[in-house]
Amino acid sequence: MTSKTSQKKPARKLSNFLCFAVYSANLAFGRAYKPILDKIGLTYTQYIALVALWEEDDQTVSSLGEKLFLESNTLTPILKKLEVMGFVTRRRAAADERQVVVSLTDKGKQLGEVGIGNNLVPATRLAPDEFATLQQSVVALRDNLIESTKAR
Amino acid sequence: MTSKTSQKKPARKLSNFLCFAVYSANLAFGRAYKPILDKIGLTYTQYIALVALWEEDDQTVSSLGEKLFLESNTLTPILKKLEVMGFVTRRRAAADERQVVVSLTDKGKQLGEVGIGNNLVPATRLAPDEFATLQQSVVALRDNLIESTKAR
DNA sequence: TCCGATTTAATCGTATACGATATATATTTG
DNA sequence: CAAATATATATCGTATACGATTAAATCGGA
Repeated sequence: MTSKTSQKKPARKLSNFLCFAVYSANLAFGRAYKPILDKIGLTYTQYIALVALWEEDDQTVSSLGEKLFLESNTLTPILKKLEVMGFVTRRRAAADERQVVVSLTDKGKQLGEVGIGNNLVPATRLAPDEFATLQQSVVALRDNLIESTKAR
Repeated sequence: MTSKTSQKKPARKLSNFLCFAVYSANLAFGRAYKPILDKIGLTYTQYIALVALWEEDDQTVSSLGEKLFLESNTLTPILKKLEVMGFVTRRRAAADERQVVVSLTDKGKQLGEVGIGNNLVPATRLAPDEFATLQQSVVALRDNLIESTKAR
């Protein structure tokens, strides 16, 4: 093989990967939320699903999936667990029996109202304006990625 | 503050959650990388582990774990798969038989040099300076979360 | 109207994450 | 030096993610 003067490739350092920054930040969020969510017996994804329902009740699985960027293969087991825990109900829609409507129970609503509130936010140690700016940037990144992935 | 007489709590909208932005951006990255990594038969985490090894070869499991924010319970199965695929070797360190040193094979090194290079980066559609700024912000967020979780 | 195509959830298999635990080796201590 | 302790990795059980497939319901066009 041709050996050039410098065989070394430009260092693809992990620390320069945006994808790794996001990946590891997501792990860090999961670990930060864990002790808080453990107290109410929810996993992170279960909690996210409830947040979506607190924002809008009585959603179909696919509607929830669009908001959470998940599909039924991931959502169905999670929603079944939330049902067993008594936070939601799942019933086929009368108008279209293919759809399953997920609704909050009183217990589920209560959890959203009084359960955890504001103390369920790990310390990001960011100033409010930094927080908002970063939030928007990450959302824009996500949407760019989805768009460019779709466009293939 | 436009507090109405209604008893509705301040909407905890999913779209305002930084954690959800990061979570969904991470999913989006995974989906953007998938078609690229499928071509070389690697999963996302396997690829990340190789990046860490291309940056520094012959690392112990715990050294890799510190860089990837993972522990042996997650890393060991991944490294075993990379070993089966012929990209790395795993051997006990002579000086300390508790440690396992992970090293790139020629095949693993080659993959880092010629395999994928620059085309293994999904389109974030961010300008270089935006990219760098966001990268640093997300890393700072991650480190803040880790620090504040540790200080529980 | 009828039947194939489409849509919606669910199921299955594989691959992470991760807490708890197990095991082997190394280090510290009495 | 031997026993207790600590460390490094591996194993196990549970919970996501997700591609592929399945099953049931609905839609649509000849």
